[in-house]
Amino acid sequence: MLNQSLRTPATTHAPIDPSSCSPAEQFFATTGHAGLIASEFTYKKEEEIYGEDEPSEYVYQVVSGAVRSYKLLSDGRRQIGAFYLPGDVFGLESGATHRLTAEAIVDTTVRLIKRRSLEQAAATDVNIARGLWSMTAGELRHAEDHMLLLGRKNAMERVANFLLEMDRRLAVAGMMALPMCRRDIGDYLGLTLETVSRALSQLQSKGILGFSGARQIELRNRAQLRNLDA
Amino acid sequence: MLNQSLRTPATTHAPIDPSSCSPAEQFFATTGHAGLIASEFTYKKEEEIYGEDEPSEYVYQVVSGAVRSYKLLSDGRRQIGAFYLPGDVFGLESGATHRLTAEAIVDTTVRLIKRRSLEQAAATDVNIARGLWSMTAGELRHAEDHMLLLGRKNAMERVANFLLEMDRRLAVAGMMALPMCRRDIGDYLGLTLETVSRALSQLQSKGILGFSGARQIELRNRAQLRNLDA
DNA sequence: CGACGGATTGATCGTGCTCAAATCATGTGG
DNA sequence: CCACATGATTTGAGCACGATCAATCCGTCG
Repeated sequence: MLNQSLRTPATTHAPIDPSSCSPAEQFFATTGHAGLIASEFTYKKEEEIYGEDEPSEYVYQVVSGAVRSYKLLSDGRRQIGAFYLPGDVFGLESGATHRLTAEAIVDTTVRLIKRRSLEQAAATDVNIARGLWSMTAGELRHAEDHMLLLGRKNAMERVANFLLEMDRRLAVAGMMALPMCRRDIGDYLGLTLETVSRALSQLQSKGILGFSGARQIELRNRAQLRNLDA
Repeated sequence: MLNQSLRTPATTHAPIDPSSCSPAEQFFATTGHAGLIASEFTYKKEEEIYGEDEPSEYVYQVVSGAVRSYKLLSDGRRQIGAFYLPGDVFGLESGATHRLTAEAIVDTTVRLIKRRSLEQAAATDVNIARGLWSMTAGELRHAEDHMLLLGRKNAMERVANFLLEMDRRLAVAGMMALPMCRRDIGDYLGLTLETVSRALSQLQSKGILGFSGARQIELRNRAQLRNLDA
């Protein structure tokens, strides 16, 4: 088990708090009990972690940093399916290959477990098997919500939804330090970066949020934001 | 165990062919070996099978007919996440409740298994547990592909993709008998019914497809259709 | 300090939506 | 069996939202 030095750039986030225990976050804890070895690894900003259709060899948990997971069309159009933040598990596949590409958005440290050893553990330990299933089900829930957003919500509703999601997942003391650029946000929300920027400016002018740097955002009126999110 | 008479309207499809065995289709076969009892039930056209946030009590397999699964916004905007056709399994949840509503599009017969008995079987039989996980993973794969469609494809690409998907899933002798109306297709593709209709007309005028009734479609040039689907 | 990438803002354009009307298909009752 | 009613589909005209193209502005890092 490697113990990496946490080089922490401005956009990187604090390591996982063991006291916050969502199903996904508890997962790697559970695997510990099952005698599974988790090692750590660090990816540079913009580095690919795995590619679409590559064999799935590992399951990952973000320790610090942030990851984007996306699909590309042949002409370069990109749809980001999910962002993974400290504590999140990603790269778990039931089939043999990854179906999206994963990249580090900023310098990112992950804990990782061999997929093979997980499969073996699941074959004997029903709790592990249940954990794998519910983790995939959690990703499906997110995808189902996101289909509604992409298919039926307008630009402001999408951006409001994004802000509330990020607030929930990475707010510290009422502030968010977004690790991703406007283009990433656009590619997550099915919008252009300009439309994202305009929506954010509009929210600022209404006093619903405040900036201290383009990626440091403070939500000043979550209730109003929830109204804007259909 | 109810044994319903199959009243088969024009838009309904033939019952499941036991020789075609996708993972999902094999599933109910597998559960048979595990001593699980599957009963049958028939829903009328437009009838709700389960609602969003209702407790998940059963898992379903379409025997004949067709089902739409969707989410609604408060103002009535609807996003259909998936259509389920003969052989397809739906309503499987890892959590306690359904996250989408399911409705019969036409008169539909389903086979069903108590969720509780499935959970019990999964607790002892690793193969069952594996089956549950891979079924949810299959739904996730579809949702990931659909997010790319909803977020980044234009109207013609979406419609071309839809036609190829339906062709693959329900074509008989080169013909498709679509069970759903244009509004359903629109709500699946994140478009209006008018835009769907215009795209289909355009494909007809190019000779890529032929109609015999608005819902009876013959694909005349699948290669060209694949080109149109980004 | 200068250079570079990221973000904002503006002007214009175009795809798909909205509103509306006509046409077609389906099923029902006389 | 036909006439009609009803809902589904098609088609048209105009509009609006978000995309595109372009020009600053800003922040960060060498």
